[in-house]
Amino acid sequence: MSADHIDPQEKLTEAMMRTWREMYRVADLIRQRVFDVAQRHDLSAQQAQLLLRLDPDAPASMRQLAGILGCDASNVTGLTDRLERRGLVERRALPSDRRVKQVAVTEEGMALAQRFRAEVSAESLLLPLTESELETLSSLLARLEGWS
Amino acid sequence: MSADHIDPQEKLTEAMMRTWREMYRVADLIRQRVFDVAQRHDLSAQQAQLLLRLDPDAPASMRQLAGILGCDASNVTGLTDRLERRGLVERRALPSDRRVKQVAVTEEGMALAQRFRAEVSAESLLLPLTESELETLSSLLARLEGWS
DNA sequence: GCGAATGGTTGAGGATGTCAATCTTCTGGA
DNA sequence: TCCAGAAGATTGACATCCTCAACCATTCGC
Repeated sequence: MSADHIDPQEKLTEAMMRTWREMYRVADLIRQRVFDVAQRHDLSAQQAQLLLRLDPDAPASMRQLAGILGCDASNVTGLTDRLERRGLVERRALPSDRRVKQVAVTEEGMALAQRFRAEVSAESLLLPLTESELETLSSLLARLEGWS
Repeated sequence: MSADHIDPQEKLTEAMMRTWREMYRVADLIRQRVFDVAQRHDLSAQQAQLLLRLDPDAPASMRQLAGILGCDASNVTGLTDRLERRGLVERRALPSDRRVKQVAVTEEGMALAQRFRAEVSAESLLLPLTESELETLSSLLARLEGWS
C-alpha cells in the first residue's frame, strides 16, 4: 500500500488506539530509563547502544556494526574512537583480511555493560505484574512484528 | 536503594527477563517507525517530537517546552527556529508578560501532525492481535509505572 | 597482474545538546 | 517609588551525532 492512500482512522478500533497510546508511553519510559543510566556512567545513548550490542564472543567489523546500528560506517568510526579512548573497547586487525578492523569489548567494557544492564532492569518497571501476567504480556508482545 | 548496591539478577525471574526483552524489542520497533515517518516528511526525530507534543489549543512557552522535552531552553530555541522556518509553528508574544514567547502550531503544522500520527499507526504493529487480546495488552501496559 | 569492489577513515557541513553570558522584562521589598 | 535580583529567551562556544563524498589500503575477479 502506498503512503499516499493511507486513511487509517477508519481502520483503527478503540482498543487499538488505547493500546497504541500505552505502548508509546511505555516505550518512552524505557528510553528515558536507558538515557538516565547511560548518563550516570558518562555515556551517551549511542555509545551505550553500541557497547551493549557488542558480543564479547564475536567481535564485529566496523561495517557490520554500521549495519546493526543502522547508520553510516563513518559514524561508527567516531563512536568507536570515543569508546576506545575510555578503554571500553579496542580495535583489532583481522589477519585474514587486513582491510577489516574488528571491535572487541575489553574486560572493563564487559563489566560496564553488565552493570548497565543490571541498573536498567533494576527496580523494575515490571514489578506491578504477577508471574502469570508477565507470561501473558511477553507472549502478546512476542507476536508483534515490525512494519516491513 | 542506592545504585551502589544494586544486584538485581537474583530478583529477576525468567518471565521478567523474557518480558523485558520483548518490551525492549517492541520499543525499538516503535522508535524506528517514528524515525522512518519523520524522515519521509523531512523532519528530524526531535522536530517531530516537538511538533507532536504541541497542543493546538494551549500554546506553550519556550520554558515549558524545555520541561516537556527534558532539555535545555536554548535547545528549544534552535528547534523552534527550524520548525518556524518551515511554517509549521510560530512564535507569539504573550501580552501579559513580554518576556515570554509562546509557540503555536500553524494550520500547516496541525495538518502535518495529524498526517504523521496517521502514518505511524497505519499498517499497524497491532494487527496480529484480536480485540480481546488488545484489551488485555493495553490494561497490562497501563499498570506499568515509571521508575521514580 | 590490473581494474573494480570492499573496508575503514577523513573532512565538510548540518542538527542536537549543554553551559555560561547577555538582554529584556518582571517583581518584591526597603 | 526605585532598584536589586529573578526569570524568560537568545546567543556563542564547544562536544557529539550523523550523512555524504573523497580518499587510501587491501582484496577479488577476470
